[in-house]
Amino acid sequence: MVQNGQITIHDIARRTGLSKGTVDRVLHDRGGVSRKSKEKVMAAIQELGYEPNVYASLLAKKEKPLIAVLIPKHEPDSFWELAASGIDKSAESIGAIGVDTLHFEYDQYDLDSFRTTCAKLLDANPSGVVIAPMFQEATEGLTQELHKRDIPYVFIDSKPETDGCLAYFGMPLYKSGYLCGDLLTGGQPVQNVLIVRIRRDRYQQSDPTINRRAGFMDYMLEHSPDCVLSNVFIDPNEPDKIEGTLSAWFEDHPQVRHIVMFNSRIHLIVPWLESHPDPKRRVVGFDNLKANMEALQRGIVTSLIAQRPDEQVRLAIEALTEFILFRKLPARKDNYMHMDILTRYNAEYY
Amino acid sequence: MVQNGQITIHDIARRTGLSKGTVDRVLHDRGGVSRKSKEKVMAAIQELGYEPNVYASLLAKKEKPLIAVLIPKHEPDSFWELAASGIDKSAESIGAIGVDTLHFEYDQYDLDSFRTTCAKLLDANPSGVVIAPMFQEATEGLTQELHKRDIPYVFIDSKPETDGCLAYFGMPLYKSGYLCGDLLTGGQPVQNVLIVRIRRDRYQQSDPTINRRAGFMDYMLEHSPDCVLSNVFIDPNEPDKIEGTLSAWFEDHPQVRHIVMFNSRIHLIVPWLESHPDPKRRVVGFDNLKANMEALQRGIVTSLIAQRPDEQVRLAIEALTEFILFRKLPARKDNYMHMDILTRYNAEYY
DNA sequence: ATGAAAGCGCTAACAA
DNA sequence: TTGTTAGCGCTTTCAT
Repeated sequence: MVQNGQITIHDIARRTGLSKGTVDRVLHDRGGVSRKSKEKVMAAIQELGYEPNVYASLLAKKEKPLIAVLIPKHEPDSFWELAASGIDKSAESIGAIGVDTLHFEYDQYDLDSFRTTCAKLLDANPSGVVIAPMFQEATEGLTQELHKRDIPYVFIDSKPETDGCLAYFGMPLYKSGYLCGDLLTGGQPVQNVLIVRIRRDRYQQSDPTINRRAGFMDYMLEHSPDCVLSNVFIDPNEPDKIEGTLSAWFEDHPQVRHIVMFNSRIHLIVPWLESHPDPKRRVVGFDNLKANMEALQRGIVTSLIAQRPDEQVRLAIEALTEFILFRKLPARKDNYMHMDILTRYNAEYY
Repeated sequence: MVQNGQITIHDIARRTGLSKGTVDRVLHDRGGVSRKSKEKVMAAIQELGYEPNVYASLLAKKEKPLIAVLIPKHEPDSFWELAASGIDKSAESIGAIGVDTLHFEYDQYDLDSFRTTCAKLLDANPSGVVIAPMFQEATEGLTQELHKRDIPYVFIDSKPETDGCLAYFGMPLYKSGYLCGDLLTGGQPVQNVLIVRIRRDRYQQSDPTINRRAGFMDYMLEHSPDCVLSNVFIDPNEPDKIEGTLSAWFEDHPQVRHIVMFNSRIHLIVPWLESHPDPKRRVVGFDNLKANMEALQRGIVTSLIAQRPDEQVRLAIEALTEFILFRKLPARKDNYMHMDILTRYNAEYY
């Protein structure tokens, strides 16, 4: 432990001939202070090098800030489950320093669910919000209200065009597609690639993988201009049909041995891959879902590109906490996160 | 903000008919309390579910915990510089919650320097210590003293056989060598590999890359049993001679196009690589030093294996902080960190 | 062995 | 606009 020759508000009160109350007022910009006094206090703070004592402050306030997290409801072993677990992890560590967190989860296919969840969130009157946005317009409604109430918020995963958020944390989608091209081909030109895609039945649903696909296409154009890219659609709601679909397709294209999916569901085609082994096949997918990781470690999937959703959430919550407790702005507003390349040889400790 | 219905020592004092002072005594095992009282207090704590308020405690104590970090002195753009920057980053964020950090840096080639630095560290009387150990025996001397004083410590990077630390954070060295084999060969058998090594002039200096080399060898044995592995030694203190050494060697082995180094100095051979371009060459090294990253992005180096030294340090400091402030033990004692695969396509946001 | 009381530095309600 | 004051929950000293 270390001795403490701290400068306190008392010191700066004496120095300025004002009272602790006034000092506190300028410290927190609460208004009701004359220009002169304010300046004197500011000067004294500078000169004396005053630093607030967090413990005393938190103790005196006897309330904890609440951070609300708005994310899609998650099925087991989905991308959002990983994110949710990240929330709980950071909740624990910042809970220690006196901040509460609360999940608000909505059905990502249901606009109404999003709306009512937003309302609940606002009712909780949080000190800060982490948002994983899915519905452009409705999100704007939310952020406008947050602005009005002067509640800071950060986006994770994706970000609407509108601004005003404290920060954004997410993967560079286009680049992740580009990287994906390199991993799939191993840097060598290839003749054929199969892209397995999810049939989206609800229209109006924005496809978050569009940019990723674009990045992939550009990579292929530049490095394998003659490559034939084929698409096959599968339906995650009918897992039994997937094997049939793939078998039928491969009957006509037996020479194709490069397979890629741009969402987190590469595990859906693992059963087919396992029953049709091919040592020279390369398969690349995204995200470290349990099922994906298992396939990776068994050698069924060649590589995964992942982004530590828990890390993303942690950074988001941390940025928010620092702002709420200490009014500290994050170093950067847009934070593009590193893309992790996972293979069977480095998956173990991820 | 959220209301706070905390149980305080006052509550448990009333409940037991004793005073706050006595409650505090049993809370901290300070003695001078009768068996009976102690039992009553313990019971009340259980029943009421009392949890101490860290802020109040820290405030009343008027001292801040100090975390000391013991690492090798760093030249610019070295591995330990990255680690040091990690310290400063986490220092900032935990500084916010009221913990100080202090660097203690020693000459990693000088045992005496290590000893005197340890002494200084102990003089500072820290509440916790992060240690990057280089000298087995002397480290043991330090940890014994820390034990005596009941000061918790965690190891980073590598760990002595001895135990008693709160936690360890580091890269799995053997596995990193194995992974390195896969990246260098691209999973295909190869005929020749050149291993570039550093001439170590000071003997007695343990080589931290031994395990890594072992992992690499095993990979090659299993996947490229006929591969010829050659070694060339270079001296970082005589950078001018490196190009000559390599040129001479490659004169005799023009067919070799797989090159690897097991330490963080792959940048040393970049000048030679650049002046002797070969599009089919594969070069793999370790650690995200600036010079290495530049070579990666320019396509001179194929892959780097990195470990976010700053992250390692952050986790170490975090674990220590949680223990010091809240007596919370880390979830795992041995924490093997993920090995990041860096290529020119994902290096940008690392 | 136990209690009483004075603070730690800050906040917030109230008074002036 | 400013000052005063009563805590926040805990530690510590001094009595008893």
